[in-house]
Amino acid sequence: MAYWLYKSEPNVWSWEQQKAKGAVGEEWTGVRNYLARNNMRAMKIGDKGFFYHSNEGLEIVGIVEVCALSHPDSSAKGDPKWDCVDIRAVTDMPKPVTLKDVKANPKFEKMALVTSMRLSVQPVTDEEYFEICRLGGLDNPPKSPA
DNA sequence: GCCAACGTTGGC
DNA sequence: GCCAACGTTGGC
Repeated sequence: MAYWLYKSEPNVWSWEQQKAKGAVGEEWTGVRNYLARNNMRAMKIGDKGFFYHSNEGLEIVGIVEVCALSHPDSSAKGDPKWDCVDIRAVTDMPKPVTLKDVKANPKFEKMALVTSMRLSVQPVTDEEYFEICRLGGLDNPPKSPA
């Protein structure tokens, strides 16, 4: 099982826009960082992840899942270095979990959101995933495939 | 708008 | 292959 976290600036691509794409989902284009790309290459269909608003909001606002495996990033103009997955919205976070909440909780001190602040696609551990879902008011969090 | 963190680039 | 310069990200 693997869980992830995707950062997006809401004035560029917001959770509302992501939800509007429905089950079709959308390519997570524009990642130009090797670590983040490698994370996407490691993803499997159905892997769940958090959708985080950076710059404005600074909170985890929903849960998405991978609906297409890593493929060439269509925004990379044929540059084979850059790949991305497609993701679709699964559910809102009933109570968005803020960066402040995460930083204030010792359970999350090792979380990439705290330690690797600038990484735009991050791994999330099972423990972190379920704890954040709990704080966010999600009683039955969707799980990644085993 | 500022600035710290950090990844990338390029000269040597 | 090292490392300084530079650009970008993102919290504040």
